[in-house]
Amino acid sequence: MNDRKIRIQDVAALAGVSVGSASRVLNRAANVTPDVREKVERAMATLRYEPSHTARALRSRSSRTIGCMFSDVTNPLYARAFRALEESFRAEGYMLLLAQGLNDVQRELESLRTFQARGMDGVICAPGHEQSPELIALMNAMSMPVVLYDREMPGTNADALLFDHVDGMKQACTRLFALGHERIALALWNAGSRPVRMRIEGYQAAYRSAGMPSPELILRQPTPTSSVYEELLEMLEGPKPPTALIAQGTHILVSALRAVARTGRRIPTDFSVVSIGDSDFTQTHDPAISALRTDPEFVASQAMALLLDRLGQEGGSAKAARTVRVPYELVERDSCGPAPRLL
Amino acid sequence: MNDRKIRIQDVAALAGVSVGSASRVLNRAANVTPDVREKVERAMATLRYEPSHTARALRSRSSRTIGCMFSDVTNPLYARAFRALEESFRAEGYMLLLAQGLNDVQRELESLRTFQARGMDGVICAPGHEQSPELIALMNAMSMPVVLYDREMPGTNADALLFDHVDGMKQACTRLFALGHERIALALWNAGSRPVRMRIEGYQAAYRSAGMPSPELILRQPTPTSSVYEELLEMLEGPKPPTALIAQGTHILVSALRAVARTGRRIPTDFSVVSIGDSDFTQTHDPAISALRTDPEFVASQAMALLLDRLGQEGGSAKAARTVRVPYELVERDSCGPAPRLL
DNA sequence: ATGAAAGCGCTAACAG
DNA sequence: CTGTTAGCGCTTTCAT
Repeated sequence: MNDRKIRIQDVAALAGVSVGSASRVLNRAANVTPDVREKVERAMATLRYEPSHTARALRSRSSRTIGCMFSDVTNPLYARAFRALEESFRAEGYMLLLAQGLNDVQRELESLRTFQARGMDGVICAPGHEQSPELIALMNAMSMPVVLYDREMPGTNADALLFDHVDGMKQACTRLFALGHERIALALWNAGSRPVRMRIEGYQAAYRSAGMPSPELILRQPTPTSSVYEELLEMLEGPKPPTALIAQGTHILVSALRAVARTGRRIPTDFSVVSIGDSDFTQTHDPAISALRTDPEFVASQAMALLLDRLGQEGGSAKAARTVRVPYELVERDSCGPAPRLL
Repeated sequence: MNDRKIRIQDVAALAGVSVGSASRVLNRAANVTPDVREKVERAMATLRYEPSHTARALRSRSSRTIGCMFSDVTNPLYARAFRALEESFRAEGYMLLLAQGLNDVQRELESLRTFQARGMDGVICAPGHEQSPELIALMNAMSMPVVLYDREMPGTNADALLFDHVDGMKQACTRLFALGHERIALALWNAGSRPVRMRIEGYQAAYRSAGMPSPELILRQPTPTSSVYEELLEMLEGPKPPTALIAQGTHILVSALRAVARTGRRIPTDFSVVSIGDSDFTQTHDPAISALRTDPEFVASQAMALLLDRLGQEGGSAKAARTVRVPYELVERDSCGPAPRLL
């Protein structure tokens, strides 16, 4: 602890070269004699030199840090996304600052402003409010590239990762139609944001394609952790009950399963279930639950590609906004069976 | 976009004062005339001045950033902890860098080294390997205060937040004993780290206090997301089955509930359940599940207090390591009932 | 290819 | 109380 902080000057001095050369070695620049390189590297090693990230950031105008803003890491969806992002970016020497907007515009604005002030190299975010004019204005004023995570914000020129919810819902509905189901319930939380809008759109489109009117079987929940137990139970005991359910998120799914079990129905014999989003729960449940899934690693790699591409070139923000579609895959397990015969 | 970056010099010039004064206003220093303060603030506003965080960090040797390292945010426990930490620190103007060790020592070392190189003001971490000599050496070489999150690492002088697992388990067992249960199963994942060690210790201590030998009813799982379905089922159908279960984590709990239901037992009539860790699941399940909980906000505030205290004084690392015990509370719900009579 | 020197934007030490 | 000045530790011209 008695050694005061070692600077690049110390390294240069010990190696008998100039600071410039030491810096070039540190940055793996091309123009360095093997001889010099070796001397510098030896000096760095013996001094246990640790370059000051802050100083490099100030001078080179790159913090090698990405700002992430999601509503809440407690949401498994975002936790999963973050894990993959951290993994990808770490490999490239970036670290991630994680902020949570909690669906509060003021917090979202504050977080993005902080990212700006702290000189993030890039930002990945999923604001809860796609329409907020302040948010849009702020995003346009930011000096680093931004990637929207499953959000559409017209008026900004941010790149976006757009999950193909419409197609996902069509896959699920089509499969259930093929099994003879005509009354499919849909349980999701009632956020106004893109994912929910698109899922409902896909659900209705699927019915339209099949030449059927969409039934009134959509259960909207106030939060992703609320229960559909009561409502689904009522629906199941009502006159024209659904024979299948597509449910979003573990909590809604679990409460739905309880309601189904309560009516004495067995899965998949009497009732079929598809989960929007895959998890350990859907995989280990008995019976294992069919699920619509996306690939977090793919998403992370695409986010990184979008960001690094803009960072690579000078006028990064010049190019038009790009969009990457993220496909859904329907993983079929044991929770779907033929529709029960109506009496 | 045509405005080049505004520096504090621009502010000073427009306000007609020196950069020093502008800086003092920015930093809310005491020695500033109201007149000067106002002029500077006006100038900052009209220029939309955003101070460069990087430059301030370089000069003032404080990044106002805390490094967090947990094994995996995908673990709800850590997600919940992180949310509370972000909330607390944000209020004080700090942001959090989040890294995941994934229970890999090399990654853990790498993350901590990065925190060091990036000049974090403080670090909060829960390494998977409390015994690793390299980790211990590294922690001692770090120049900022470190708070261990439910880990004990003798040989370091880091402050620690220690969850009182022993007491928690005693509370749960004592309650079940009072209900007449004598054979309580315990399902947890088999990490070698402190939480698991302590829980088993508490479980055995509770039996000892009650004057009973601890039964052979501990189910250790390889991962927090594995299933105890098979093993518990076997136990329940065996000769001297447990009448109650204490289970750690949602996944283990869910698989356990399936096994219990499979044997035809009803909760709480035929079988009692306590969850280690509270969640939406335990709260919304039917019947609601009794749970051992800690308060994430309390934990976050304590972590912050420990860190800020050391940051406040100069020789922060001089003082001896401190320890804060985090109490468990047993929230009683509807999943525990009197032990069924043995035939 | 290397060295010297000029800052990146800010804070802190020191005069006045 | 305010202004001036010297760096924080590094990268990056610009000469050589």
